[in-house]
Formats: sequence, structure tokens, C-alpha cells
Amino acid sequence: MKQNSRLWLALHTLGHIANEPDRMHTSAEIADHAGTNPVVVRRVLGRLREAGLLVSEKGHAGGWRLASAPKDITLADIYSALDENIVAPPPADYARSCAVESELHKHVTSVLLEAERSLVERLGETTLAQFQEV
Amino acid sequence: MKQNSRLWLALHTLGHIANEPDRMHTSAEIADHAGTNPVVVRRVLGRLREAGLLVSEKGHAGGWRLASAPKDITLADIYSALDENIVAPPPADYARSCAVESELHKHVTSVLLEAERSLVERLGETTLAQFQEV
DNA sequence: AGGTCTGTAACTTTTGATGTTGCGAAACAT
DNA sequence: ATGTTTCGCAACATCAAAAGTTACAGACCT
Ligand code: FES
Ligand code: FES
Repeated sequence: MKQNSRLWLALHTLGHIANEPDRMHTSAEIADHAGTNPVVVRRVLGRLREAGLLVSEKGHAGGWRLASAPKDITLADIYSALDENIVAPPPADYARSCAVESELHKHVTSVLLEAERSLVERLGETTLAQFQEV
Repeated sequence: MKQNSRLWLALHTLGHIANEPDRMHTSAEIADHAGTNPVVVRRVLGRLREAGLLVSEKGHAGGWRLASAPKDITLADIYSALDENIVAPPPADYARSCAVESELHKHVTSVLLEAERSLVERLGETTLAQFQEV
């Protein structure tokens, strides 16, 4: 795998699950498929479970399945569940000479946030249903 | 500074330069302003120069200035010059069981690319002129 | 009871970004 | 010419986040 591949892993995995919504998928199976490790898979899918997109069950017939119909899960849901914060990294510990109260500073920040908002909006137009039966 | 702050540094810096387009800005000055190091600044601005957005000059009155009018430089230009590749990380070394030729796989990839394309399109609607005189 | 799973915590490894130092090349001032 | 300023670049050192790993407890089914 690689860095910042959480979104990638989540999308491909949910794509597969959406194509077989009726059975449970184990983290071992998914990990093998994605060329990674079960624990890593659980870490990522765990976030999606917290967001209510997935359900997991323990024990013999355990594993993961979608919490709702593919058509009711958008890519924006997935993106948000991972809180990637991709386009607008936090301000860090910048500038002394350019205060946070600066108009320019606030303006730049708001433009970045707006761009990300628009990205999420775009992702909201695609659902997992579009990954079925392809 | 922090990780993945190239875009952040570029936007804020160009914002400042756009507000004083007529004088040269040195990397030392910019670095001080952004709370980082001159070499780091040159690394980032260097990419923008390669993309034709900035011009740099050596020597006494040297430094950096815009290569064209603020209204002719969009945020998409800046984003692209840094080739961030933010939303769609390269496929890495995934799956043996899920071939690259898989329809599902291609579909997921194309959706990611489309999302990024739409992000860039959105960034293209804002120019540096909007950072002037704020 | 025994076998599968997930859930987590701890730790190590890897990777990319950033920070740092040093020096050469160009431009300019004196 | 000489010295100063500033970029350009290469070669490191440092840092932080992500990913990989190991280990074990808890839940569930047969
Ligand atoms: S650092 Fe000056 S505008 Fe953000
Ligand atoms: S891993 Fe990409 S669709 Fe199977």
C-alpha cells in the first residue's frame, strides 16, 4: 500500500461489498484483496462504522456489510467519515508578521474551505449504487 | 510549518505578492513571514516559476515577482503547478485478485479522477486579483 | 470447549515532507 | 576588481504521519 490511501482503500472495498451486499466480508479477505493487512483494514472500516456506513459482527459468520442500501451511501459520506481534510491543511504555526486577524489571511483560508466544500458536494453526487454490476 | 503545506504556502505567499506586485520579494523575507526557511520557500516557488507563474532574479535587487497580472493567475494554475494529486493517489501496488482490467476498478479510479478534475475546475474560478486590496 | 472473527493497544518500519548547511553562479554596488 | 546580495541546487538530518506488525481480550457461533 501507500501513503494517504485510506480513501482509496475505502472506495474500492465498498465497491466490492456493494457488489455482494448479502454476505459478510472479513477483514482478512479484504486485506488480501487489497494487498495489505487485516488490522489496517479494520482501522479504516472502523471509521466508516462509526459514521454509520458499515456494520461489523464478531464470531463465526462475522465480518462487514453495508449498513444501508448502496444507493443511500454517497462518496461524500465516505470522504467525510475519513475526515481527510485534503485541500485545506490546518493553519499550523504560521507567521508572526501576518496575524490571523488579517483580512487577506482570512480570505485565503475561506477560499480553500470553499474549494473543499465544492469537492465534497461533487462527491455527494455519486453513490455506491453506481459501483454495482459494472 | 507542517506537512503538505505547499499549497498553503504558495497561496498565502502569492496573496502577499499580489498585493505588492511592483517590488521584488526575497525568499528570506517570505520565509520569515511564513515562519519557515528560505530554501523551503525557493523549493515551492521554484515550481511556480517552472510553470511560468513567477519570475525570479538574482543579485542585489533580486527576488520574486509575478510573471503576469494577478487577474491572469488562477488558483488552478497554482494547484497544478504543484502537482499535488490530492484526491486520487496513484494505484500503488494493489491487489492480485482484482486486476487492473477489472471494470469495477476502472470505474472507481475514473470517479476519483473526475472528482479531482471538478476540484481544479472550481479553483480555476478564483484568481489572485481577488486577493488584492482586501 | 474450540474455532472465528472483530476491537484495540502497543510497537516498529517506512515514507514523504520539511529543515539545515554549504557552496556555486549571477547580478549589482562601490 | 571586490564584496555583497540573492537565487539554485545538492546533500544531508530531522520529523511526523501512515502503514505494517504483533499480541491479546471480547464476542459469537457450532
Ligand atoms: S501568511 Fe499572510 S496571508 Fe496568510
Ligand atoms: S481493488 Fe480496485 S476494485 Fe477491486
